[in-house]
Amino acid sequence: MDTNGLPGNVLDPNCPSRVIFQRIGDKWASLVIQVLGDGPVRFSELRKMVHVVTPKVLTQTLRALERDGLITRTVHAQVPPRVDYELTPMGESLLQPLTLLRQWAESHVPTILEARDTYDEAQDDLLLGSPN
Amino acid sequence: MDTNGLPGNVLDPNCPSRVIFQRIGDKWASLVIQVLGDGPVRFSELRKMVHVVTPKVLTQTLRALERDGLITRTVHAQVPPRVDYELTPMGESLLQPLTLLRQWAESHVPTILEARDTYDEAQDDLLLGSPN
DNA sequence: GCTATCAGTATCAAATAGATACCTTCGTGT
DNA sequence: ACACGAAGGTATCTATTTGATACTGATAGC
Repeated sequence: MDTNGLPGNVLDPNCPSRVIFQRIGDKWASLVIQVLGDGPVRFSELRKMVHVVTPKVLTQTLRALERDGLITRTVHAQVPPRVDYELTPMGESLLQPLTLLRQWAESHVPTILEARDTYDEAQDDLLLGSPN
Repeated sequence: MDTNGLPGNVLDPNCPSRVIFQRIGDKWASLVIQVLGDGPVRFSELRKMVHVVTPKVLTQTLRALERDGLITRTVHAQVPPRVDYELTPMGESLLQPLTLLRQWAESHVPTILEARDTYDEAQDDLLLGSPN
């Protein structure tokens, strides 16, 4: 009963597509992929561009993306070390849907901020006892 | 200049678009929105459809989505209570980019699972001392 | 031999998610 | 009259994740 004729259902917790869907939506993973969209970037550069992420978490994110075949990790044998991260073709194919989502987010910022204000005011009124 | 002519930059932690981008990518929020794509759904139905989510976390998710103006919460005064959640027009506008992402995930499941196997085997070899 | 660079680990504290039990209201069954 | 069940949550406690901070190891330059 899925909506697009493909196997897989993100609503089924046993379906790998759900795991993958959630990896994409990961707080840092999606940002990293978008940064890598412009070409290979080394670890320390990534840290600066996707600020503020701690090295531990960035490493975890990168390892997970590498494991899933979305990025490659290239170690250059030099001192100090240089490690480049780069999108694989599959990683690049993710760029477009991710960009659409980012554009959606950016274009709806004002509306959402407004909705929050309205909501928060209503909550305040409830707490204070609204003047009804 | 950013890549789409809009203000906002998801890479800037001070930019609200980043917060919003990450709310969309939230583990449960994106699933809830896709479920609501077919029309209003009540709390207990949501729990069943997006299984397995605990009531506390589902409530948190729904409140956050409501606050951001992506869904509405309608309480019907009856016993036992009935509460319907429904997408707002803005919530509906998110459906399409989200669907693209889901389709991407579903169509890349086999490739990603394969990449994982390859990666994990390579890791095992490292640990065991590869037969070289 | 002191210092800096880079790509990370290690360690510990804080925030978040999850499991489980419980609450409220009222109609129905006994 | 009394308990029960339904729906939509909350309260409480624990487990997992995240994050802050300090540190490592190799080497080149001073």
